[in-house]
Amino acid sequence: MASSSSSSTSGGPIARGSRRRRLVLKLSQKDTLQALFQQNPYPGIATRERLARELGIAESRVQVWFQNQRRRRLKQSRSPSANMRQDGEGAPGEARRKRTAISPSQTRILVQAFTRDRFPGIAAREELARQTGIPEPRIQIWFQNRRARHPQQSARGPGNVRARGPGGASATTAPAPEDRRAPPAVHSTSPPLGPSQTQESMPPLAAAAPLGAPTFWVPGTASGVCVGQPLMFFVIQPSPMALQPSEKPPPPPQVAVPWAACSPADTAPWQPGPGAILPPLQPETHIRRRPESPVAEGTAPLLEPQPHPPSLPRSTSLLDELLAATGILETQAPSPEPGADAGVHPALPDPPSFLDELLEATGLGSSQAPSPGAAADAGAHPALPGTPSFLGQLLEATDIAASQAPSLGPYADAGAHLALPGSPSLQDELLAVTCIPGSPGPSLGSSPVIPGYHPALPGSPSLLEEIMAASSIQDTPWSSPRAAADEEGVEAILEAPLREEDYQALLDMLPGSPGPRA
DNA sequence: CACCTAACTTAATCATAGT
DNA sequence: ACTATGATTAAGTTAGGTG
Repeated sequence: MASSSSSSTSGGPIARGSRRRRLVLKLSQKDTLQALFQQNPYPGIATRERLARELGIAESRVQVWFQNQRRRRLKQSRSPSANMRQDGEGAPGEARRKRTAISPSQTRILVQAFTRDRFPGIAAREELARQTGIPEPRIQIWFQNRRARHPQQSARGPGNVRARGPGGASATTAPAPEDRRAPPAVHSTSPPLGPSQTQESMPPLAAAAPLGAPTFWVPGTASGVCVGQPLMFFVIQPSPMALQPSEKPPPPPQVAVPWAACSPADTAPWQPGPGAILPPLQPETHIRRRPESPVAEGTAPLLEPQPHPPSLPRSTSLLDELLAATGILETQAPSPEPGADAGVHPALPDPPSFLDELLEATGLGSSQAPSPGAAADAGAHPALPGTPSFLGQLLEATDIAASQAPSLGPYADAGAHLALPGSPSLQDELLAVTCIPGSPGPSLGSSPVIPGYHPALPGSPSLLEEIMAASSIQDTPWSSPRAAADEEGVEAILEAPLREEDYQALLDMLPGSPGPRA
């Protein structure tokens, strides 16, 4: 079974798209992960997200780390007989991430992409994420499942199913050797900055953390901005107050209430022993990332012109990044083509412009958009009576995302679930949306300020501390937040790549203008 | 250059939404 | 119950960062 893959692999599927930039975990981050791993090698989504926030990395990265760690552990002790999954087993209550609902229109886009390339690289995935509004990690999973269930689908080419050879998909044509890395020159892609990295998971704001809750520093402004991938939205952060646990009844019971509402008392379900402490949390939010690189996989030129929109010479300077993040660059990019997005759509049978999709999904069109203030409220999700606010709908439909540190931050993810209107999770969505991104990420070496962690909050025990206390692991003198602080500091900015047209259209739809694009 | 390990893949399986 | 499909896991591979 498995063996098969290896050999052919060389052709590597991965080769082309280029992987996501390798994350280098800091010591303190490793310590935290390690500590938690000891307690529960099979953390559920809530724990992973929480951890992700604490560490300032994407939830998906946390998941991968646990996978690798389990493997490592296993390998080391050749005989795992003892423990494998039993331990974590009983985690009733939190386990998996909620199933992500993918709408038909989103599926369409994905399928299209799939036919073009079954092994999209990070850049392509991110691009898809932007287009669909689905978090990149979910897209990655989607492709995995798709490959497994649709061997060769499009291939009409009789004959072979070369499936796995990763190259199978596109490689066929090419000799391969070269594609292995990224395209040669054209966009330098990621190397320089961490381009693609954006945040996936958001660091929720820090408002008031309940006890153990980790606090995050909130980017300067009180208000966070959430940007939707395709659309740019500015959401006003519902002030922390809104989240106040005390009474704010966020109606949605099912919604995971941000830590604020949850009592820390609930501890993690899974756990065994020593008292786990992690409170359940989970505000889910998602953030989308920026249009980063273009890239493309050009491997399948056959199907399409596949315009690599990517060609945008994205400069790697921080400034550029920032601009890009804020959308400034993007929109006014001189480039003849807006490129990025356009690139992908070409293939779509009918250009499902995002806007169209949006409308379709939301089915609304007339509501008057709430003023910003209203938006804010929406954020607080006052109570979804059933009529989702325009903003809500939009957000939901677009799966808004908030992104954070544009430049370098490699983390983030979101637990997003998209849902079509009507779906019960609307509230969830809104909630998620309202969570503003908070913390910044790590990775910039230059800012001495703003630690990703709770640097100095004396009163709030960090997750690690809790764990340590509980498990008595104490190898790391982690008490000093200092370390972590080293680098982080980016402020959160949001980015929002959105096509001019869409943006425009959106504007049109907004309150005052009834007619969506002409 | 070797080693460690993040990132990625397949295959199997569990879980859930929709019928 | 059945089907479709998203999520998770194990096991193996690839490749980036470091010493």
